[in-house]
Amino acid sequence: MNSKAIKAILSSPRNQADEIQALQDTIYVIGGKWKLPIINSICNGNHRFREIERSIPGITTRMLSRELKEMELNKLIRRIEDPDFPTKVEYVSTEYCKSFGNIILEMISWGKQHRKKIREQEKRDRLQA
Amino acid sequence: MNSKAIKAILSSPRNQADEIQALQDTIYVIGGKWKLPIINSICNGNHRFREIERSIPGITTRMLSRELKEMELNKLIRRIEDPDFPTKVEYVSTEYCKSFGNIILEMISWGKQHRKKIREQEKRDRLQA
DNA sequence: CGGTATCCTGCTGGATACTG
DNA sequence: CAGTATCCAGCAGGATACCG
Repeated sequence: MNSKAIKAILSSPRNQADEIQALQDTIYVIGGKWKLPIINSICNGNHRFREIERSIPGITTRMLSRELKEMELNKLIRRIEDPDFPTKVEYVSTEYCKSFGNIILEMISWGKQHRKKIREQEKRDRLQA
Repeated sequence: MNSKAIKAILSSPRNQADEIQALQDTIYVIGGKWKLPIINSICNGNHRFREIERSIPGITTRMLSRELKEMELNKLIRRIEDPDFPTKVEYVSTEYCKSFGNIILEMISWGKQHRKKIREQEKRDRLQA
């Protein structure tokens, strides 16, 4: 098989359709403003409800509560309640959840670059003015 | 500086706040159901409006039109109109847009793994039934 | 602390028809 | 082909108050 044939397979319509589908699936699972920040927060060592809440600017108790429930159903996190002390609850990420690690790291990296770019643009604008 | 100190800096609240912020920025820019699929489609060689439209299952002309406009404003893509033949338009991705490459690849990869996992789960369920 | 309950708004997105 | 125009629904998400 020559390189042209390999490229033809790699970029075949069927393959492209699969990739678009996979991309849309992922967007469906982690869509919205909060799921990735929540996962990131829990993986960063925040396990209590208020702790997670405080670590994510802008989120409300209502949204956090809803998202945690949905993510528990989807096996992305586990909710652990202390039987002796019902007001003590911990959220931990599952192995499955950790498979988002690369996506989150790439997005953090992109966001940092983006800020940098914006700042440099503002600097140029000030010098020009 | 010992490794403990390094770790303290790496996981300091300030640093965590920066990362959450970067993550939220990125989610803001590429949020919604369509922007990443559109970028992916264009980078995969689809440049004409109908071509992009056909390549993304579920998208409507209205959403594609809106998203393309917004992405052009944000310098993620460029719109090139043929002066001699106004019904011929091409969309191309900018260098900046390509910086989403890693995120998209990671998400495609995750989506494929996810499908596989779902299929295997269904298989187990059938065997058990 | 760890959440629910209400109420409300706006935006995302869908359906369909139409235009140059 | 490359879009606009209208109209509309639903739900993501926000504000606030309250509960055990």
